[in-house]
Parts: sequence; structure tokens; C-alpha cells
Amino acid sequence: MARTQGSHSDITGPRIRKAALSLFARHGYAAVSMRQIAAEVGVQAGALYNYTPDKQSLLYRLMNDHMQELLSTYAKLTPADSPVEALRQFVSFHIRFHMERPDEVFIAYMELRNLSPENFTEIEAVRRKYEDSLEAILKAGQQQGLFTVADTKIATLAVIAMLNGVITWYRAGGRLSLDAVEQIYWDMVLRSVTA
Amino acid sequence: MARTQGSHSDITGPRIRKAALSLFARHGYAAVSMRQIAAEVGVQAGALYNYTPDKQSLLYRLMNDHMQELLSTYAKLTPADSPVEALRQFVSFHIRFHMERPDEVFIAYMELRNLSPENFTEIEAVRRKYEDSLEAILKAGQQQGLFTVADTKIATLAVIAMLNGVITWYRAGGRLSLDAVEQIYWDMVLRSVTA
DNA sequence: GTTCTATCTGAACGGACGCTCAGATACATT
DNA sequence: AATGTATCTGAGCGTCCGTTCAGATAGAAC
Repeated sequence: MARTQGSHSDITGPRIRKAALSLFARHGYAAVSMRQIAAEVGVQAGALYNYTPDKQSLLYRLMNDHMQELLSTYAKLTPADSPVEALRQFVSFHIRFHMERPDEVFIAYMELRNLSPENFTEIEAVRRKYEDSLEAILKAGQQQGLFTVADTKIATLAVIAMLNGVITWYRAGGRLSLDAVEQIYWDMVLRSVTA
Repeated sequence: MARTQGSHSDITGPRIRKAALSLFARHGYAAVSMRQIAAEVGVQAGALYNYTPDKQSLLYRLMNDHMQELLSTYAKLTPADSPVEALRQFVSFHIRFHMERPDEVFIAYMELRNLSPENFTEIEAVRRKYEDSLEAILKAGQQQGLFTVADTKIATLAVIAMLNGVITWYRAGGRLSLDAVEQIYWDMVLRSVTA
């Protein structure tokens, strides 16, 4: 009873985060115990503390990894020629990126209040940065007379809220294909910012 | 140490629900203890069980009361002449009703997974009923050639998601008045469903 | 003024929680 | 083959959890 067969830091670490991710998403951070996470990995609770200083840091790590990947993946897109094309690209990216990560998205929204104040500030800054990139598109389109929004900040939030709605109800294999959903939302988004 | 001065069932009951509402909204159902709720009311934990069989029922009561009031208040609105007017009425109602109840809204959305299966089913049915009333408006407008949406069900969800976004960021006394916000959202909603 | 009852206290129940740590063991290094 | 180290176990710490309940008291009923 000690070190187990085939135990490795670079295997157990990711498995712990994966288990925590899944459990936090399903039951909520506060409702999940370290023992439950350990059981999912097939390990004793004490072993988790080789990989995280505490439960709170485990949550922060999950959220931060997600937000950083969101930002860096979006940054790698090829720049669009026009604001309209940039907006289309944003809509497509946002839907697809989040659709592939339902658990991360859920946690990033629901568990913000369980972050320590400093951690919360950091995560919010990243989120703001992402939102700002959408607002920049709307501002550019507004200046070029392509878009007509009363308030770019509100329009930004409204568009993101609308897109986030997809994730809450879309299920692969349902009535509509992802392409179809993307098309419908693109139509509605474009209309909502166009006179 | 027993019955306290001025203690009454019809006073303590609402105070308990009010305290639970506030605490659940701020920290989450799972993160709030019965002792915390009791302390907020100024009573011992055991006293709570004169008003709720258990913690779970307390949550359900809060959510159900909220949903029922949403539905009944909406039902009392004077019928609109046209789908466009009905949509405007819905947007206005939705924003204002929810803006006045931030805690209830937050709980109704975040704590669904903490309901027992039967309770969950009931709450979902009420929510669906409310959404259906919006879809009915969109369908009517679609048939009359006033709206042009690819899919009324998706448009329904998209509009509600967009409107719900307001509640997450709007703060009274901020840059914009509630009237202004309502106007901006009404513009965007109407555009998003119009060719 | 006495009795009755609704309401609350205070203590306790078994169990779960986050977290720590000495010791055991598998694997890496030589 | 021997040694060193990374990894995990198992036990346990103090604390909190939801819930129960006998007993005490305030206000209602008479």
C-alpha cells in the first residue's frame, strides 16, 4: 500500500484535472469533495495534494487553462479583411470553440463566485480581453458605416449572450447540424447589428 | 431560552426564505449551510425545520414561487394587437420583471441541478411554458410575414438568451437608464427576427 | 389566572469535509 | 544488485454538515 503500479506525475496530474472538470461541471464545485475526485481517478484523497496545493487552486487552474486557450486560439485565426468578415469569423469561432468544451464553459460561468478575489480578478481580465476583441470589430464596422448599433459595449454583451445560449441547448445528433445552427445564429447576429 | 419575543410563523417563514434566497444567490446552494441561514434570521438552526422539511425543499420552494409568479404576471398583461407589439411587450416585460428579481433569477438558473428529478421536471415545465409564449409570438409574426426567422424555436432561445444577458451586467445607477437599455435591446431583438 | 399550544433553544447524532503526514512501495539511476 | 526518489496509502486531525428532539417559554384561549 503505497506507490501503485504505473504511477506517474505526468499521467495522474491530467487525470485529476479531467475528473475534477467533469465532476465540477456536473455537480458544482462546492458539492464535489476531494474524495470524490480521488475516487474517480482511482486514488486516495491524500494523493491529490501532490498535484494541487488545495481544492481552490484546482478550480482556478481549470478555469485559467480554459480562458488562456480561448484567447490564444482566437489570436491564431487569420485576420479578416472587413468587420463583417471578422464578425462572421468571431461567431463561427465562438460557437465551435465552446461547443467542443461544454464542461469548461459551464464551469467558467457557474463557478466564478467560488474563486478567491485575486483569482477572480485575473479570470475576469482575460474574459474582458476576449470581449474587447468583439467590441473592436463592432466599433470598426460602426465607423465604416457597416454596422448600426446604439452602443457597442451593450451590443458586444448581447451578441455573446446570444451565442452562449447555443451551448446550453445544442446537442450533437439533434434536429439541426452544427453548420445549420451556425448559419442561423450568424444571420441573427448580423441582423441585430445592422440597420 | 425557548420561544422568543414576538415570534410568529407568518413572520419567521418569509424571513427564512428571504435569507435563503439571498445566501443561495451569493454563495450557491451547496455552499450555504442551514446554520448560516438561521444566523441571518437570528434564530437557531433547528427552528428552520418548523418551516421546511429539509434544505432541498427550501430551494424548490424559492424556485417554484419565482416561476409561478413569472408566468402569472405575464399572463395578466393586456393582450397585444399585433405580433410586433406582442414582441415589444415581451421584451419589456422580460427585462423589467427579471431586473427586479436578480437573486431569484440567479438561483432559478444556477441551481437547477440541485433539484430532485421530480422537482426539476416541474420547474422545467413552467419554464417551457413561458418560452412557448414567446415562440407563439414569433410563429404568428412569421405567418403574417412580419418576422423572418429560420427556426422559431432557435430564435426563441436566442432572444431569451440575449435578454437574460442584461441581468448579468446591468446595475441601476450606471451609465444607462433602464429605459435606454430596454430601447436598445428592443431594437436588436426586432432586427434579429426581421429581414 | 390558568391552561394550552405554537415556537424556539441548546445539545447532540452520525457522517462528511479539507487537509496533513509518516511510512510503504514502484520505478529510475547507478 | 543497491540506492535514491517520486508517488501513493491509510490513518487521523479538527471542523462543519443536515437533521432530530426533549424541554423551555411567549402569547392565545378561556
